[in-house]
Amino acid sequence: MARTAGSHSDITGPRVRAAALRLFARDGYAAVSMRAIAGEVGVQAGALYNYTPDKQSLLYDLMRGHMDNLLAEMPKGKGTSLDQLRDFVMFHIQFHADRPDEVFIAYMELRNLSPENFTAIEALRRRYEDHLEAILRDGMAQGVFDVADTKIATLAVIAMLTGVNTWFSAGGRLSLDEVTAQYWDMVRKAVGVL
Amino acid sequence: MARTAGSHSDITGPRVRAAALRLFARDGYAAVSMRAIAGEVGVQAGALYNYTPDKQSLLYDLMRGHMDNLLAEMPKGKGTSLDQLRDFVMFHIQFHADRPDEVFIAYMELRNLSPENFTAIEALRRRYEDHLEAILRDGMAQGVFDVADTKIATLAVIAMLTGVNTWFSAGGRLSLDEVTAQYWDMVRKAVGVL
DNA sequence: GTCTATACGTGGATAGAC
DNA sequence: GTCTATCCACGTATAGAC
Repeated sequence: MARTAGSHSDITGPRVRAAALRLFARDGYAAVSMRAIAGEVGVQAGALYNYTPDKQSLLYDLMRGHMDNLLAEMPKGKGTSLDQLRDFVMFHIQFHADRPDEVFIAYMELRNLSPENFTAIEALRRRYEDHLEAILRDGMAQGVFDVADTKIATLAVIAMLTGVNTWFSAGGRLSLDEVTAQYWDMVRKAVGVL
Repeated sequence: MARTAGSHSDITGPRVRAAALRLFARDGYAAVSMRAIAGEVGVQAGALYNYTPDKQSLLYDLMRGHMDNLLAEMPKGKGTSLDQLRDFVMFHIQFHADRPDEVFIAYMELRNLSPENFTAIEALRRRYEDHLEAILRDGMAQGVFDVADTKIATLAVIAMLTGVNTWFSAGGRLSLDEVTAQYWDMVRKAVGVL
């Protein structure tokens, strides 16, 4: 049946977050006004405050949700160290390619988080890195990998993989599968597997 | 002899750029006001307009100067392809480690450039990438390197190397020389050199 | 060259009617 | 739940005195 006129809580909330995501990614958090977000949704600025206590919470919720998804979906350890590394590389590229706006915000808007929110997001990012480093450490212990320092190798691999998002386009010269295969080849060699 | 009272054009100009560099890197272009820059220099906001036509030019001049330095100082082709790649890796890490603020701005504030300014900076960045790709292509032609696609390898290597700036600290566990040696080892292997 | 003063727009957030 | 109206702080940039 028809709802009370003007009652759209369940649909407007997600639309507010979607608009904030899109505009933050396109123009940057600092350059996006609450009025602009409201305009994108089709309401007045004051109405946004039914869905978020303030602009900062909007940013934090987007980044928090993104990091939670990342940690929830990352592959858990199955198979050999080499299998796990390959799964990680493939997951990372696919997950990030699927969410360019979230990824862009997660990297570019860290400095616009309040100190407490920054600490929380950093802890999640650190857990993701630790997961990859554990894979590299296991492989080292088994003599499968050969890197001088697992922490540095972790950061190097993640930086290299995340870089795909700065240039990849679905309609470009190479498909994402081809790109992924090439990155996997480079990562594999970089950690000392022929 | 004593200059006219209040005449500091030759010293204030560089101080304005230094203040803008520092504050843009710390807080982001959009979050830094002309008043804040003036406060850092020790003048009133209106006085800044003796040194820059507007805030946008301040950003562009910083990025432009950085890219010009990068291109002027990058190693020109000497020695074997492997030598040139090693020189490039070492140069990139050292150059970027020496200028964390400039590098941060050059990557984070691209979207705050006007369209014309963005095009100009992009062209310079592209020239830098092309230099590395030429090294990789030469090495491929000589059978020294083994990568599936030189353009992708170029972007992967640069992303990996630039990532150092996000975590390296001079007082940390490893010296920059140790870090550089490890990155060179990974890059060398990644492009197929045992 | 720098200052004070100001024009003028826009920001986040809130109050109260409907 | 959304609207209009508004508060008040702050933004860039300029004008004119010194």
